[in-house]
Amino acid sequence: MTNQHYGQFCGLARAAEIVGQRWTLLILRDLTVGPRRYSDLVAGLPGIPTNTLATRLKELEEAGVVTRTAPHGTERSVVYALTPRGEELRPALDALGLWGAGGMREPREGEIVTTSSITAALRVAAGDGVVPADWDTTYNVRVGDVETHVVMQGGRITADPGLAEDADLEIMAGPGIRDLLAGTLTPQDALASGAVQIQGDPALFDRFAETMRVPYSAHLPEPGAPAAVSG
Amino acid sequence: MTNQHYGQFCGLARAAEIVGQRWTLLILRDLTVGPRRYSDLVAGLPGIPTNTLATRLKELEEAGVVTRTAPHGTERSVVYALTPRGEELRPALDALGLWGAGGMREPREGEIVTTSSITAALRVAAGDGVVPADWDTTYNVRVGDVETHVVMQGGRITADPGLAEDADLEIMAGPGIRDLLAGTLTPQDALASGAVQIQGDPALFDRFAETMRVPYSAHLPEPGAPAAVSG
DNA sequence: CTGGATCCTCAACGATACTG
DNA sequence: CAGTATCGTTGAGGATCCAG
Repeated sequence: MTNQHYGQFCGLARAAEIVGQRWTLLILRDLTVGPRRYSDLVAGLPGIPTNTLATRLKELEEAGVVTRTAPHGTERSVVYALTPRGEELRPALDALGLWGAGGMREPREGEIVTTSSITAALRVAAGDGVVPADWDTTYNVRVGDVETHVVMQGGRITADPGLAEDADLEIMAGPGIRDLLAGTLTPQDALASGAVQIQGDPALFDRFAETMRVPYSAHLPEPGAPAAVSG
Repeated sequence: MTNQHYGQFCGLARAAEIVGQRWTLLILRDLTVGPRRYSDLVAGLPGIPTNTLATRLKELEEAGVVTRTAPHGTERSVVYALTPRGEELRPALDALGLWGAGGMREPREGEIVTTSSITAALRVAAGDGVVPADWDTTYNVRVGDVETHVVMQGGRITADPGLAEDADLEIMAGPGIRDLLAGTLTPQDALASGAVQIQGDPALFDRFAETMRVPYSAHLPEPGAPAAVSG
């Protein structure tokens, strides 16, 4: 409850006191996808201790970043959501996520993807979210057993959890979809290698691959080769 | 040395494993200002335990974000600097710092400013760093006992630690300079109230205030008023 | 004097069990 | 469903000490 204070009158220090807490960035990521119940958050953050989640939510509420809405009437569940102040964090979360994604090659042993992580990644991959106004396409995207869908319509892209009923193209992939988003795997090679499977018009898949972009960092250290100069 | 792992193949999770460590964001902030010796970092981060700093620097080195350059020849000191991969963090650090700054009103009890925090803030305040090509002005900025300078020249703004010798305008202020950057304090009022003192052409001060911008958040919770809906 | 390493203490985190 | 309680473990905080 008593967050770390850095004792500096500095924007980054103030931000670090909130988002620098363990698990907080991932909690916020899940909430950027949409309002969530306590149990949704537990399910979407494998390994988080329940008391840590409770503490973080209280801290975020106290910081004015998150609202806690108790159920009333027929509702049954407490719902957590970002406040307007919390929404202002999106650009920072996107920038951080993009930076982190730039360093990702293969998943590490045991690493998983969650619905929120894929949805957030697809939103970031959509960039400014603007597409030609005459595009009207819905994609269902399955990565492992995670299900999301992307809609390009009215000049905008949106990504949300769950499948759409009226999808124009079904995309099924593993973590290799990351290479597609990075542009190092062409749509053709992705299909040919079996890294990605589709059901529907391949031209729509090309459009997907051209529109969604999460580049690799151009400056990754060789794994195992220390960047340090020792002497 | 063994960082927290979140077990998710997700950009934000990977980023959080690095920048989510305590003190790491502030270490990186100081390094964005320029290469630093170990003792510089200790001096610029009041309260950081020496072993924590040593551990963080090793982790950052291992992550390919920071280089450690041992002295050779006549040099006397180890120097830490951002790698190209570390430089890529700037947009994320800027976005986070801007968000945090949006929540700052008054300094809290005991909060200080450091040379790096002011320099970083001025760089963020400079936005894209572009100004009319015919501006050629050097400002010395003192906030408390912290000394920095800002140069507008060749269409660009730069901010660096220390004073310039040939400054066109001397600016002396306290933390109230924050209100000037937010635009809630006009240059005239800043001078009239004594919040800021200058030596030199007041028109140059107006230019400074118009060019440098770190806005307040429009969505701050009332201090002490919980954002929660309890029921 | 710089650049740490060591040691100890304590608060925070992690895992599990349990409750309104 | 949404947490709190308990307890073991880890990492941060603080002081001191040591090597080049």
